[in-house]
Amino acid sequence: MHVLPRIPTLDDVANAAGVSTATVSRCLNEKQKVSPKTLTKVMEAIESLGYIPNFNARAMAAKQSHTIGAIIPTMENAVFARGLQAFQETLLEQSYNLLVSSSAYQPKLEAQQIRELVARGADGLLLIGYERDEAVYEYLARRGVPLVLAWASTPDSEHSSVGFDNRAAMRLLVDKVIDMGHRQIAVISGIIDGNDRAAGRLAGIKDSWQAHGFHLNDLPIIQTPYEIENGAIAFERLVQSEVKPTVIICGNDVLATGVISKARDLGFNVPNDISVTGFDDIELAKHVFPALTTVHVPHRRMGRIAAECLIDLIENRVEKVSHQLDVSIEVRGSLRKL
Amino acid sequence: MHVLPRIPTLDDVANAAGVSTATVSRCLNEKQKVSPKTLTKVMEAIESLGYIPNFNARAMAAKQSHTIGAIIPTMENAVFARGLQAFQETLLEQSYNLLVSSSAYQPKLEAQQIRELVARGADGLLLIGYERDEAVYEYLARRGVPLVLAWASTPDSEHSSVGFDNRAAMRLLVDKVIDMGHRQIAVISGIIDGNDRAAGRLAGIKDSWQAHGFHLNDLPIIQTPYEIENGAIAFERLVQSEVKPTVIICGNDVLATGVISKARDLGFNVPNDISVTGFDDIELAKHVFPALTTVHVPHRRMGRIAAECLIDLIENRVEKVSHQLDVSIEVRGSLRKL
DNA sequence: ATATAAATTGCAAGCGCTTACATCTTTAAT
DNA sequence: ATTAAAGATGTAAGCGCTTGCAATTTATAT
Repeated sequence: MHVLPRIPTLDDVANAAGVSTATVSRCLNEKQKVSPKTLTKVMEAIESLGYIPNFNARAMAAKQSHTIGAIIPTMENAVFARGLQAFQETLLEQSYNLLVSSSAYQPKLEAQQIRELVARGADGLLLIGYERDEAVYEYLARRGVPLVLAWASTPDSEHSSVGFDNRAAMRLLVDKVIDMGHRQIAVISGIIDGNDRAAGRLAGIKDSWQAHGFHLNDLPIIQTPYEIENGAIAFERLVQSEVKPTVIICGNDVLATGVISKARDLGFNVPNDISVTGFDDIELAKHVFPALTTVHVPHRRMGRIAAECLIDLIENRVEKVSHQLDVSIEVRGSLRKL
Repeated sequence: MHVLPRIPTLDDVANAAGVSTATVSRCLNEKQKVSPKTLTKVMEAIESLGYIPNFNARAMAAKQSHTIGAIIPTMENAVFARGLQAFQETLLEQSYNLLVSSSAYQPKLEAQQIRELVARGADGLLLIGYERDEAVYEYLARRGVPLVLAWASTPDSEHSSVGFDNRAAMRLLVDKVIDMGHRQIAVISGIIDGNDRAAGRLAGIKDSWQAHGFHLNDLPIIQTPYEIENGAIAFERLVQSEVKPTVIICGNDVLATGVISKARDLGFNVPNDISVTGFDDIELAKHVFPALTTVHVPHRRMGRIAAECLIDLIENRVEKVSHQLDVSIEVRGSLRKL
């Protein structure tokens, strides 16, 4: 049974130090406006009382929270973890705090969490991808909340973004695959509905396929949520078709991991019997066997730059930013020349 | 350049609906205290103005935030993701919100984040493990913030916990390993300093080892942070020693994955040349090759129960809870009989 | 109809902090 | 020594909401 104990407030500190609350507040926020001796006095009082500023009161009075919200589609795989980590580190350097929620790839949930974060007074928002209801953007604009979209790039978009071109990147990879002699390609894509990154990647595959003179009818495609197990299941279905693919292009490394695992279970040798590629270059990609050929995305750089841009936006140093990062193709053991 | 737009407040709603702010507040929080017709009127006003309550103001006035904080050691691997997901889902069902931070396995950072969450008005806290500075516990007690410790169990502890006995579980696993004929065991543990789960697991290994009449001097142990790459590096060092281990016991599945990967690179056949075991049973464990023998932890159940307990604590339905969950040994391909 | 209890609503005092503005000190310049 | 400028501090008005209490309206019983 916890009772409500008396928690020290700014007033208590002011009394203890023999100054006004305004002065204590200044000691906390604008040290340079306070004489050294008062500062010391106040800091001692704070220390001895164990005072910690009430965040809510602060945000309310100052009308800004020094907090940034991020909503990612999932915490369950490593795709966003690394970038988000860098994002947070950069924010912290500039003494901004980060609040993270995950939307489980559900647009409705994301919209709700956006409102939630705004209600909490987030000074800015990091969102993944650009595809969402226009009403959401309008709402954010009306409230004057700056945002940057990451993990995708929208050069022509009206919103700030820091990311890369999923479509072009995937096209590059498939070009390479075809160059290496593959003619029977099968695709395991993430669910593209409501996911512009997945859609872009799939489009990139089609781009390359058609550019090389092949027909979309000859390109088997399965869409499935980004989970290892789903990659395994999809693979099993694909290899049952009459035309055997020589390579499986996966929408990300997680699906590809499932494919490699199931392929081995079914007696396939990767890459001799069949090649596999992924996307994202998560840490695991190097450690599965055979190591995954994939698209390397500079996650940490993206996170850092996104943070810098968002802060610039919040502090009115810029009006809009668009940062397009380069990705690279990592060719590893899971892809072989035919 | 974002300007500050006029955001509708409770006052605006009250005016629009022709009632007092108190009534609007009641419509939001205690519908049953308001007549149906007023309710409708107010809800319409809210709708048409697009009003969203200011969270900070609410928390400040009500002196409770309906928000729960969780601090996990890392978001970078899947160990906590699943449990946390269940934790959050359960909270949401009872309309509590979750705030998550990650402490990067650094006690100082954790302490800071605890203060941060408390300053934000968290009604309760979920922390991982029990080992931390006594001052932290005192602070929390002084502020009257309920907490539950998870992923570890402390039956004798003065704090509420929901978890399992890392030591006993690991001992069980090693008993099995020894039963299967292994006599040359090497250990790759997580860093035990400041990590009671890692320490417990290591202790469990030693327990079993000694109980079987072996000497600790004959038990090579490497401590390293929980990352795939570190598992690989540690393995490389271990197999250079003169006494070749027949099995590598890893502190978790992530390390074990690194070991399996490096073992293959070095030309070892797992499990014929050497066996490997993990801990946690993350999704990946089934999909590496060979599949990992590991300790299965009921992550989702743990998360759900932790949420329920924490809410009970917050709402004063109980004073203290201790929930010990059962784990099981999953024997898979990475461990072979000698 | 009248008295009384019950259900609604409004009033107004905070919650703990920031900040424009006023006041009082100090420092520097003449 | 005199005065203006600069620096330090205090005063007090909010920020947007909740809630105890009082006032009012409505329902129930006599």
